[in-house]
Amino acid sequence: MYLTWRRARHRFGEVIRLPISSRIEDYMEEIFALEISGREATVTDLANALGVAKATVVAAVRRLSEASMVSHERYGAFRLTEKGRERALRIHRRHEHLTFLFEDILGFDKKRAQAMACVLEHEMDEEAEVRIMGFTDYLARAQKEGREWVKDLLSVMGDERKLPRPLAMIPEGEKGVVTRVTAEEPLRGRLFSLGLSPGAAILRLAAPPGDELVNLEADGNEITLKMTEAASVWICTGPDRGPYKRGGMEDVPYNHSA
Amino acid sequence: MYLTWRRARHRFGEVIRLPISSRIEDYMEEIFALEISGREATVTDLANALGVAKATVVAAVRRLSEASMVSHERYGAFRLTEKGRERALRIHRRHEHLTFLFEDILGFDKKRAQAMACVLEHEMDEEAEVRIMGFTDYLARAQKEGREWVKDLLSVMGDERKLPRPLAMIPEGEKGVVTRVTAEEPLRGRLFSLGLSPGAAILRLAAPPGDELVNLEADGNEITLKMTEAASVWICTGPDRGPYKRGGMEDVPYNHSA
DNA sequence: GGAAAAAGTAAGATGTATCTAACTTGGAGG
DNA sequence: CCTCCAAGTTAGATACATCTTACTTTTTCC
Ligand SMILES: [Mn+2]
Ligand SMILES: [Mn+2]
Ligand SMILES: [Mn+2]
Ligand SMILES: [Mn+2]
Repeated sequence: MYLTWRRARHRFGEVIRLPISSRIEDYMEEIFALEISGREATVTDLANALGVAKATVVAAVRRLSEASMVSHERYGAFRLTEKGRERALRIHRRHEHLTFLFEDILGFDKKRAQAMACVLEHEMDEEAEVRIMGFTDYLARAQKEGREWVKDLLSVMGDERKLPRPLAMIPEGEKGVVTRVTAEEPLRGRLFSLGLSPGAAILRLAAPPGDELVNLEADGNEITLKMTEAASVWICTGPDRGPYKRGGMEDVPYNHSA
Repeated sequence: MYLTWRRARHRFGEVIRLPISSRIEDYMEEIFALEISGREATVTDLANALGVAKATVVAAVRRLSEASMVSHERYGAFRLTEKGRERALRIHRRHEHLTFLFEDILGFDKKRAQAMACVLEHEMDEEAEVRIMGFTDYLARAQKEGREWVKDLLSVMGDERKLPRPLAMIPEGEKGVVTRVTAEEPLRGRLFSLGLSPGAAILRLAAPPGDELVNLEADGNEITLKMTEAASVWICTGPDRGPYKRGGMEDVPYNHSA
């Protein structure tokens, strides 16, 4: 059991590097959420909140305790240290405000909003948080004031829409419309000046021999691109793709709530 | 070595559940990106792209191969199967378009945009993707057309801003302003009608005995809340918090690029 | 005050993702 | 044709997050 080994090293005063993974941050976040609502954070609470076995919580909290994020005496409740509370506050705040953005403003369903918030919260620094917060507040305010553009913005989100494929995947002879060019800047400008910008109608032509090039007609002009270039041009084809299929999210690794 | 065991079971025809984790999806995404730019996906390519050892790629691809997502004969290049290519397309498309949104539209720096896109891409279903796409396109278009509201929206994102704390963390005697109420609906309405809505000025008063309640003054009226309720009211205090500190993102578990 | 229930902890195991070090294979050049 | 090197693979190990089962401590309540 590796925890035994870890604890042994710990006891002998060895300094152990203790990275706090995003999953472990979820435990901190939950302890924080319990603390600020006036409840004590117990093993059972965390196990229920995070959907794991109690033994798993014990292991997680031991890590947090060794990292001086949580203080814990045997059979007692957990308390965040000052350092741990600071960090947990950041995570919790990001979670709450991202959820607010995704669910209350942008209209994602609750489960999706939670899932998205719960991964994004670990990938933001303070600057990103400040930016998202400004964005969210601006939208919220515009919505409350009944601005037309917010209504439009939110209503187009609900529209059905075909999803594009990279130009390289379009078969010869097929027509389509450019919906996005995701290339970095020097190339992006070049593609735009060739007529490959959102809205342009294209027709893929027979490929020249060699497998490295793509021929196509863009708004009437015949052009040739390298495959690497074509990879960043996204094309919607066919008017006949029915309503979008629901689904996806297969095999999400964790089933957590925090 | 667990791979030996897994392969053994596989050979004997046992059906093994093969969940594809978000990390494994990153490998698929990278194979896809190589394929559409006309290159072959090799062990070395993937190892470089994902920042892992070659042996790690071999293990990952074995999983993909057993899940029928990738075909691979020894010492040859990888090719996505039809099923694998469908899935990889979805991931790659989400990655590209989220990056476009975060970096090109919303102005996050490249690294942050990549990190955020690379976790979010695994938490979206097709509906979420369609919604984000509509949102992104609308913003892109409004920006190209020079709409004032987009300029304002993007400029407030760059503003400095104090970050709030839950009401429960505000010390007695401190004043502040409500910036958000993240409660669910029945409670949210009640809090709003008590005067606790964004913009309200509050002053925390001495707590009543018992540790379960919070006293405060909101726009002049004295009110009492349960701690659980107070947890969802976010308060900004003090005019004296300097420019926000940069930082965060400590201990991110993976260092991937895909 | 003691028995039963609930809460917490420990041990041992599994599955995933990763590494390094050694080994094998295929192909390019002489 | 052979050699050698780059590319690919295997073996064996570590770290983390998780589980189940069994044990210990605390709490509850008659
Ligand atoms: Mn999370
Ligand atoms: Mn969370
Ligand atoms: Mn990813
Ligand atoms: Mn990605």
